[in-house]
Amino acid sequence: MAKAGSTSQLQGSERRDPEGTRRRLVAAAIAALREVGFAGASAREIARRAECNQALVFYHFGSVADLLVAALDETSRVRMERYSAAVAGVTTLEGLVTVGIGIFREDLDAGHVTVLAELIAGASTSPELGAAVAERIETWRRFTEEIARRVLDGSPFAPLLEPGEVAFAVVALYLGIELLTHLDGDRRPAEGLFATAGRMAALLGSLSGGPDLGGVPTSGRAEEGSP
Amino acid sequence: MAKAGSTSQLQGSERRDPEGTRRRLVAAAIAALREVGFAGASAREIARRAECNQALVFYHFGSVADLLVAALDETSRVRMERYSAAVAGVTTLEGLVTVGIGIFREDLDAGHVTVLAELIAGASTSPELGAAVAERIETWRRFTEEIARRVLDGSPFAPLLEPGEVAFAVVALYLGIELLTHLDGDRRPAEGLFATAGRMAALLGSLSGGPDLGGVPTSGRAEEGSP
DNA sequence: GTCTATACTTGGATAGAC
DNA sequence: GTCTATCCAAGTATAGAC
Repeated sequence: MAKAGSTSQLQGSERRDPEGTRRRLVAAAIAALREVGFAGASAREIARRAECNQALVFYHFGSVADLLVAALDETSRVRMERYSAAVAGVTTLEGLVTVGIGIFREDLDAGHVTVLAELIAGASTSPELGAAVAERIETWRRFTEEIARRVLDGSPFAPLLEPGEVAFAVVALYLGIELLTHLDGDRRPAEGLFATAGRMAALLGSLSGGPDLGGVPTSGRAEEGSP
Repeated sequence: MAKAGSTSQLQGSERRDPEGTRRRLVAAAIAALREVGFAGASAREIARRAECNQALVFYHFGSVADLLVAALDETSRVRMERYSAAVAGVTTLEGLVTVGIGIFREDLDAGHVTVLAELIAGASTSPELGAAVAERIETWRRFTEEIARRVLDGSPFAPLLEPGEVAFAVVALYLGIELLTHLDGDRRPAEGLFATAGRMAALLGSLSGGPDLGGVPTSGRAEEGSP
């Protein structure tokens, strides 16, 4: 063993690559947000998980808040890639819900959404953090809006629902489900909800192109042949 | 002015009633959770708002966490009374959404749901707090479930939707909307969503007793005259 | 680039005067 | 019951050695 008291930091002159340290800090920040929340994600706690010194947080990121934002960017980036690949080509509501269930389980297992939820709640304490988080949320809302537009297009609901509003609702619901599920560790309510959503999607999907919805005109955007 | 340094605390032997102090502390805790979030709701911050000494938090409540739970109980109690009165007698989906919009505006103005949302997020740091918060959420979910059951009863959706699941979704959505709206201070997305919900409710409500929903059998629970 | 050491601040919690 | 004073732990951030 090395000197007593130090857990796993570097001793002497054995330098490691700075990019590796940055990445480990970001990963540690994500893990800390997931496991001990915003209030517990201190520089010391994060550095301990990254197995480096606490001062490196400030050297590499300037402040804890900036590191947390970097952590949010990283999860957002990774999840955006995953989501994009998963929903590519999906245009039916039913297919979308099926994909959504899979993604949701991933998110829950890995705690991806927890990072976002914790930062949203933590943003109450600092307005600067709030602005940064709001920007990232807007990115997700727009992403969801595009999907909603695709699925809505040609459905009898098109004249009834704004894609932007649907996206807002989906993001809010997803966030809420995450919070509740993470709270008591029981994911069965969420699973049940998704199962029901699947049934409803199948039902609603069967209405598309079929009989009209209670006398509501399917005018305008309900045509096909778009790019 | 009195002695320098003290903002508004009591000097000498002028005692105030202990119940008043307790109430002021609870009110101050609620305000702190709303305005500076869980991370900012310290004993000192709360005592400052209650215009009393920081030590009284521990004298009256034992710990900060216990005071925060007491604060959650208080908002829950007040809001439960308000909600109960508001939805009394409402049985249609459309009427419910109308009432919901009014309640939602109240909640947003006064930040009632923020208290809950902050504590949910803050619960990540302490398991004991998490259990207490989970209990209160379950109360709200059950309350919502009863309303869902009433509205669902006799509607063509009764065989499709479990009241418990609907309640879970509603609570999650409400929570998510609160978080997002509180984040950037723009309540227009939420207002738009409620407006759309009102239109959808009117549409869906017109289906009740009317034509069936796309060939789905309205069997079992869709009968009236239950206990 | 990484670590040690340290200055400074804030927060939870308790003891004791009044 | 309330306040003062205080201890101790933990956090942010910086300076400087290596």
